Amino acid sequence: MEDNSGFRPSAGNLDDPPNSRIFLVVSKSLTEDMIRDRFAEFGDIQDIWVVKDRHTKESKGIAFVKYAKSSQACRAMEEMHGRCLGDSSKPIKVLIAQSRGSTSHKEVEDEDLTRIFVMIPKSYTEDDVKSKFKEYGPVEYCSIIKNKNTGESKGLAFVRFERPSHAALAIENCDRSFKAILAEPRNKGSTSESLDYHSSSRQQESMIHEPPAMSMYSYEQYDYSAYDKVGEARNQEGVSKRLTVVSRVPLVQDQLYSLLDLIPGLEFCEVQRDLYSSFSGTRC
DNA sequence: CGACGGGACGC
DNA sequence: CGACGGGACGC
Repeated sequence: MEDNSGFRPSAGNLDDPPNSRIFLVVSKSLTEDMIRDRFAEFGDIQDIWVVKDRHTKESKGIAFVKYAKSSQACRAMEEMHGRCLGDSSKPIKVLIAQSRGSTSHKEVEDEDLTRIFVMIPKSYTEDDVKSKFKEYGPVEYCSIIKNKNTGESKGLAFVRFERPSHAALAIENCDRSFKAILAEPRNKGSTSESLDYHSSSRQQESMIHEPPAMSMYSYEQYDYSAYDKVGEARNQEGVSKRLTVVSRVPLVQDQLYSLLDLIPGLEFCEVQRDLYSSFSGTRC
């Protein structure tokens, strides 16, 4: 007895299983065949759809690729995000697509894709949990939910992986008795989204001195190895989520985005002028 | 008789 | 800054 939330039957598998579809931002000249050539190696592609202008039939530079499994979609994202495809020197973006019914086009963040929620025997320690799940990929941490008073396990645990594809592999392949699912983000449902981005102290901001102008676009060496560091970054709860960039060249908003919008989870950028140095600052 | 199904994090 | 077609048949 499923109502499919108003989806038409033929659209029903686009979000099944969850997070098995990727959203691409690519060059307008990239064809469906070129996409298939580069993305088939990550898994069973069920559908490729290059979005085109209804009238001119020109590609809008965005596309969707549906895989059979979430782990395949996640690995395609991890391997292909930031690469240059086709004739364009502009790096492509690869994100997990929002489900079709979603009104928000806010990006799905790695944070939401790397933590799983499992049921475990009450006798398990955190190390026991880790030893069960590390076969799917490096485990950042495990935490068991315990009775606050007695300290006894409630038989529930969170496991945080470093990469979305590893969390997906765990969900797909671990023993069914674990009943593994993706964990809901802890701050789910809070309407006050933009927390204290503005109150973080000035000293916590990292300062990046202007790199050579071209280095921002030397993406050939960008291999998504940021995944190797997300763990330690996330463990510092007090860390600022703001990045300040200093540029000798005056930048306008659009230019700022084109330089920085590859950053996963980027929420906003704004330009600040520094009256004393005539540098332009950037707050993300 | 005899063991299924359940499930959320100290702000 | 970049988000949703084509085709279809069980109740």
